[in-house]
Amino acid sequence: MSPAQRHPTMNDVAERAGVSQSTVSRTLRGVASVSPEVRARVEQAARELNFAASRYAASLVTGKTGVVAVLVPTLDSWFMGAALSSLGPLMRDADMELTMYVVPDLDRRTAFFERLPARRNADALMVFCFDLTKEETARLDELGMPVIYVSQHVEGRPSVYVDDVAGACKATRHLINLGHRRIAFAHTTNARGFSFSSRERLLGYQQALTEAGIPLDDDLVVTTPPRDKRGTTQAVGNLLSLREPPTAIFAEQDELAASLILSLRTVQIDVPQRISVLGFDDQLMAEWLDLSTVAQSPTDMGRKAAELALQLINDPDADRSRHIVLPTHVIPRGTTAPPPAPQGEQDTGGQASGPARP
Amino acid sequence: MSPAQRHPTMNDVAERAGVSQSTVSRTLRGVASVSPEVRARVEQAARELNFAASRYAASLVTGKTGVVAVLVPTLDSWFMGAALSSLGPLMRDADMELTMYVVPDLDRRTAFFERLPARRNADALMVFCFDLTKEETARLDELGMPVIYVSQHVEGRPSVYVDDVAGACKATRHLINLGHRRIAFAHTTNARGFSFSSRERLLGYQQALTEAGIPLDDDLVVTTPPRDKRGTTQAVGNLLSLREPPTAIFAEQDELAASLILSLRTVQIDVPQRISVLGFDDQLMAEWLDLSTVAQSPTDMGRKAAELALQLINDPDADRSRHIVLPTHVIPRGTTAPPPAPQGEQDTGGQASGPARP
DNA sequence: ATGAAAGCGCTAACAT
DNA sequence: ATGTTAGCGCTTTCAT
Repeated sequence: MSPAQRHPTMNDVAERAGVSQSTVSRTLRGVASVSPEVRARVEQAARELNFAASRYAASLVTGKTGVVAVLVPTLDSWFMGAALSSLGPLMRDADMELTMYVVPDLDRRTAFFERLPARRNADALMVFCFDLTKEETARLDELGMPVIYVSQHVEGRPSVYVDDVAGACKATRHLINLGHRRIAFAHTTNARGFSFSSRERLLGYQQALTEAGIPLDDDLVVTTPPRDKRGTTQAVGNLLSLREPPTAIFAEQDELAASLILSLRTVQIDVPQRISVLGFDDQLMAEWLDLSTVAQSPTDMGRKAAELALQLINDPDADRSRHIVLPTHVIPRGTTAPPPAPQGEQDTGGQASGPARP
Repeated sequence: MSPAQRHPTMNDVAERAGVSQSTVSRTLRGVASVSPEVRARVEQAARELNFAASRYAASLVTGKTGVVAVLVPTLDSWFMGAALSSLGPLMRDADMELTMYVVPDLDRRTAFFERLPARRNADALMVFCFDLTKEETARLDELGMPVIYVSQHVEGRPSVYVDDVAGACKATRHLINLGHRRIAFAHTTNARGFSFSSRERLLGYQQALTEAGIPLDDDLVVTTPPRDKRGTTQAVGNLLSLREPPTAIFAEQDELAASLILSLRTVQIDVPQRISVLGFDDQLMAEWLDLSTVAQSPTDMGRKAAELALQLINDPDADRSRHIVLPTHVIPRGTTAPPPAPQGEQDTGGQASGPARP
């Protein structure tokens, strides 16, 4: 009602409780050496005045801010939502505030690294999902606080991530083991530097192919803007118009996989009978669509990141280059199957090296 | 490298630049009355020392924190992700920090309202998507800062929301206009108090039916836990086993609509030929699935909320009970169609009042 | 166990 | 245009 009402201070509480301000401070911070009677009086007074201590005044003295800063490219994704929904409450439980820097474009990214607004105003910074340049990493090193890299790994810095390379490799092997030889890789074109995992997954895909002696073919690697129906359709078009089209597509994300499947079904190409599709993430939609995919757990990632951050904040001697690698799991569902028998040759056993041609 | 390095202070900068600390303060805050030469020297010194001012020390003096607190039930949803991805950068542009309170369960909710950790540590609070009790609202009134309610409306308090009632009403009318009379409403069982819109949408649905003279039927209102495949299947089962099953289902969210469609198609019930399905949200998946739905824009909501918050912070005389209502739009796509001709009576024109029975 | 006093790093009067 | 000074609301010695 009265917008200009001043917040009560510790002095107000002290006065009301008939004690010194130091005693109020001690009481409210739970210091042991306060007699029960005094403690009760102080707590009562604080309650009556609806008193809350200013973190800012405290942090001025202690040098700790009680804040963890989080740098994210966006919040509008399955991964970020899940990771932060697990991280947030854990921070709250540790009585830490979470301040969020949402940096969706290059301009704001530049501004962030120029000013480093978190500097001096947080006890640690968690950087999510960025593909940082050497300069940016170096800049963060000067921040004067622990920086935890999440969903990416940076040499010699604390990092929490899933092994995207291994996950993608396992995924591709699954397709190879089913008999596929023409396997496409579909990924989204993120603005440069905004996606770490995408690149890693491509590496894993290539590794599995090489391992199996299947030559890499750039025509099988297609790209589309994120969440763009038309882009997906075009990518599908590119694959379907190859001389030797793929019998399987490994999509870097479930979302993209879903879009690909819809696009394929539009032109009556059955999944998985004609083309197998495999995703990455195992988000909710994967179960709905019965989509084969590679599972990762952003929830675990958020938790591990929270634990690591708290440890680095509280223990100056903690290992500052620890990497925590989380596992991935191939989840075979209904969108992957062996490739169709080669065209024109019914029942041809053995040699499963792509559709025969005239 | 040296974790214990002290941050430089304004005094350090002042000394290095050979000016007083006030001048440093003035320079860095962009106060006009600083001569260009001095300004240059100070900026140089600040850069050399990698100096950043402490917001905390400043806010101690100014009484402003430069922080907007955000209370959210979760970040793991399309709506929250989109809304905060729009809100976050705008706050950044206004040089405001965003601190996030993620309160996913009742325990943490209770704890939040008990301690009100935002108190004294933010200039405004934005509350998202909660269905608050009178007591909780009253508690927030005592917070001593503007509280903006987003995606919900609270009498006499600044609020930003879409008109869920009207949206749901329009949606239901669309189905009625197509000829449907047996229209189900499907909603998710959120933990009590964690969803405002769900309730409102039910109201809109009921309003449209009443308006059209169609009697309400509790059997047509089904419920399922969020994101629960089994729950959805069960809800579908309940509807399909009615004496007079619905010819259309209005789902309170796209996500639920999608799940319903998959469940229906599993048992070969064609959508929309046999049953129409209509969602609410118009999130990305709606376009993919060609889902008819009611569009709302969390992006706009985030923007409006940001603007309102900044206004209330900066202008003490601003209207503190302003409601901003955003529009909804019915987006007819491929999952709604007229109901099938009554069973057993081919080509029966006119009277479209549900399937005929023996 | 409690109180007095100093000071954290800034901003905002007030001087000049 | 710049410097001086007095706090902002806490925590933390240091006394008692």
